[in-house]
Amino acid sequence: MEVITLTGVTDSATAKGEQTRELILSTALRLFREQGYGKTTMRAIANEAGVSVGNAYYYYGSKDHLMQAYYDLLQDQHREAVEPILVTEKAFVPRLAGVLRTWLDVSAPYHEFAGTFFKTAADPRSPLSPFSEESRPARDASVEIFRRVIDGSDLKLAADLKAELPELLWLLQMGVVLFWVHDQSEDVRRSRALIDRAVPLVDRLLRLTRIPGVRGVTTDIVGLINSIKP
Amino acid sequence: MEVITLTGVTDSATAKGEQTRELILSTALRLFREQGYGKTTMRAIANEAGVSVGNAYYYYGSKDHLMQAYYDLLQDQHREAVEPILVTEKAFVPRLAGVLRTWLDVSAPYHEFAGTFFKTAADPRSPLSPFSEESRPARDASVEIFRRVIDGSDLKLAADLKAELPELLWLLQMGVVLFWVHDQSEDVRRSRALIDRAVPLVDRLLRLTRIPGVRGVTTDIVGLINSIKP
DNA sequence: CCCACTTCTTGAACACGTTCAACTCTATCG
DNA sequence: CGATAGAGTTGAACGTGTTCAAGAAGTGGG
Repeated sequence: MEVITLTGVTDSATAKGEQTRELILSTALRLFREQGYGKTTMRAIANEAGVSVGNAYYYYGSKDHLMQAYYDLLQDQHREAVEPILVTEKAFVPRLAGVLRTWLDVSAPYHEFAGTFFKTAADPRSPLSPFSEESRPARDASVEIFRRVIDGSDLKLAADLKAELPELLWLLQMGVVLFWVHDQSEDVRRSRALIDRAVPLVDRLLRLTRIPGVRGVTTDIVGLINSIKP
Repeated sequence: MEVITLTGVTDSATAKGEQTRELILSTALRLFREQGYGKTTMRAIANEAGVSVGNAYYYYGSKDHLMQAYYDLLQDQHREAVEPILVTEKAFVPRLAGVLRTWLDVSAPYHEFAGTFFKTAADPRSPLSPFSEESRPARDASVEIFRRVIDGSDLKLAADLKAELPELLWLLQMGVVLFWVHDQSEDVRRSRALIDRAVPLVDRLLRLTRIPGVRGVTTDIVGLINSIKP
């Protein structure tokens, strides 16, 4: 028996299992979206997917792992959605603003749910923590987007700062996400306003680093950031 | 019957209740310290305190509320411990560094436990969130410390920046706490190193704001910060 | 002293995430 | 085909945070 999975890979040995795995995940995500993470029980997921509770745990070690799986999916979507901007746009400001706005767009259906995600992610012991080793691939992929934002733009910077900047922009995105999670305005208007105002400011700040008196401090900040990395 | 409570207030009407409340809290904090937050069950707390589970819930709405109570206690200790520094020290850098280091000292016994605290605090719906309305008094008290750090120092700043700075320094402290929570080095040496390097940098950055070319950006940053406040 | 009234206390019961020993199904080999 | 190992699946059972109806203890007015 051979089945084509969603990822395009065919594997007769695990085909049945993969089908169940995907069924459980998609059911979970639907319920998370429909009634929130907290109100969705593992029993409800299993029920709705037509499997047993234990079966869900056979594929996903915990409820949090289902969230992790969602997060990976979201990140893939973001990477895809951002491609046209990175290809078309040449100026730094619209490139960065576009990438950040796209994050909001992609995550929009999961706004309520995101709070719980953030909660779990903030635990330093959780594999979902953006600083954890387990989430390094996802983080690296995200940082890579910002490296491309910079490299494909008109931005001129000192080498040391340029090397650090992708991670700094990733931190900026974390900040936007933190704000967004708390944002209760209609259509998350305030988060969009934050991006619209913050990005040009970042641009101006970066251009400031070329002023001689500012240069020294910038170097020291870069040094500090390097020193606190694990 | 009249009982003198720990807060020094006497109140015959609620004396008995207050005694139980304090018994439950102190027992909970001891167990949290001894075996961590996660491994401490509400049943264990009730057992150890010699009351029923329901009784613990009569005084503290949830396990998280016990943590909240601990956090308030911690904040009081920090406020007290910081007093000598604010009275003695006059220069900005040692004032700020002292306040931040004192936070590490006060929180040291609860380092393991802090991870869980952070996790809960990160949930925007939690009353423990540092941005929530419920924790406004605690936050205000903390911001007030940084206002005093600035006011009692030799720092000269533009009025608009000076007005915003206490909250910015509070954010800096949040950053230090975030780093500290993840810090696994012995004696949290890396967190101390972070403070030692970051504080002089902050000082230099603030002095930079007097350069004409930088001034405009500073004003805009202050404006942005004001605009994102609820 | 008694009676209503509030405050305080109890422990069984509930819903949830999670575990696990037992079972069924499936593919492969002689 | 039949046997066997592995993958997949089950649902009862456990420990947890939390709730709640019931009752006990304390308080104040008549």
